[in-house]
Amino acid sequence: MLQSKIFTKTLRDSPKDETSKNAQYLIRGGFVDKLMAGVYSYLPLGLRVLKRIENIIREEINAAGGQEIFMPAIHPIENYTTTGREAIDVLFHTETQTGHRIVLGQSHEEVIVPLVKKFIESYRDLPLAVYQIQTKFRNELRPKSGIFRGREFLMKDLYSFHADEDDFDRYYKTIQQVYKKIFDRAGIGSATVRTFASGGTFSKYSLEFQTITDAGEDTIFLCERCSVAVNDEVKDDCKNTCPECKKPLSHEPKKSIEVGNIFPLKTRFSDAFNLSYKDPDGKQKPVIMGCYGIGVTRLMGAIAEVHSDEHGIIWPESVAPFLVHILPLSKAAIPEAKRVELSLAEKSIPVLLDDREDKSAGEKFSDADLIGIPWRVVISDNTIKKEGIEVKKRSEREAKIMSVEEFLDQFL
RNA sequence: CGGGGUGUAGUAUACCGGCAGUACGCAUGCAUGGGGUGCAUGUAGACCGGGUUCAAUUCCCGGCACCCCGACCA
Repeated sequence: MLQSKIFTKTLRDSPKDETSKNAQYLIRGGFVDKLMAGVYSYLPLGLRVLKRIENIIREEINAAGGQEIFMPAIHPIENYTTTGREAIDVLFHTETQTGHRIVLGQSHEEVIVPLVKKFIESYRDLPLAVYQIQTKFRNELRPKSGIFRGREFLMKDLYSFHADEDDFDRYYKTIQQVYKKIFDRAGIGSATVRTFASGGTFSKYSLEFQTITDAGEDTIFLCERCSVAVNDEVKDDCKNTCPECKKPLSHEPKKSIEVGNIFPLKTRFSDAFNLSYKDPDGKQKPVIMGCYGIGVTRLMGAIAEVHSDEHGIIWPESVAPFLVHILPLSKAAIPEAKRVELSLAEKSIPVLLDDREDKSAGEKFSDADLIGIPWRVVISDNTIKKEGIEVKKRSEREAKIMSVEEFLDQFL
């Protein structure tokens, strides 16, 4: 893609109303635009990142047997009366022209349970795992930290249905592995820890996946032995010990952001909607449920927060909007840059080519650092003379002169 | 929802009870081309409503928006 064709531009100054690094860089780099507090547009560069994150999640959830669907964002209030959740404060309320009260979906238990009830009749229909990647609406009193806490945000929500607790427990463990894989692939695996937390309106306890970053809004305490943490809110319940290995927790609090969670719902919603199945003996039994969320847009913010320096974002290759950023520094370098782009295109390597002729070399370098594409290739009169290209990783300081062929070998 | 703060050009900001300034951007031209390049010319602005005053962008009140701290947090 030609950079001159991307309709967004980078900003030199940080927006005055944003203090978190993720929001500053994402806005300055032209990844997102703020419409109002907690509500953002995803622009060409940002959407590419978002889609790549979505696809990592999709691939891993599919591999775990999840079936993707897409549910409505507007829900009839009656379903919330049924579950007793009509008074949740973050629900946006509206109505149809005929006066039917409607809420905007902040989660989808009230939709998925009546939906699967139409199809689950027997133990033969279980287990079942269904998910979607969809916009959630929450009327937050105080949106904050850029895209970390929004009124509208993208979420992957997975719901599982089981004949008994044992089967649920198996899947519950499976999804923990799946989540670990997702966060590893998204590049924040080492900054993300399984965290024991309270269950909110769902259950007594829940499991969160917390990414350690100063911009986070949670406080967790790491286990000194295993890779587990405890959320501040249940630290006392755990008596300051790790729920898994029983060793003492670190005294040092860490700020973190919740990028994923897992709730054992048991029969909380199956009871409300009378979701049950016939067991092999013909007895009617309630379906055991779990639900599993990942904040997709929040994950993007967390990656930007974790992988950045004083110049901008350093996208992991797995989610980067492009893999290679080519910077021709003179008019004469542009045809050569296009030749390099072609050879990369033959290997299906996505390239952003900074063909802007009115930008100085310095500005191209600064923009490249801000946008954070993992590989930077500079082509100038200098490199043409040396019959090579200059390659630098965004995460490293040193640049190397090499041939196009040598560079391509990096991606084999 | 409690507390605090801020609203000035596209962006970031300055000053001020009496013609609103700077930088970047944008436009035009020339010069440039390895870390936000130089010069020139141009472009564009006081959140909304009320009050005080001869005069309000400035002071006061109300609203709205946004930010921060806390509370809350599928």
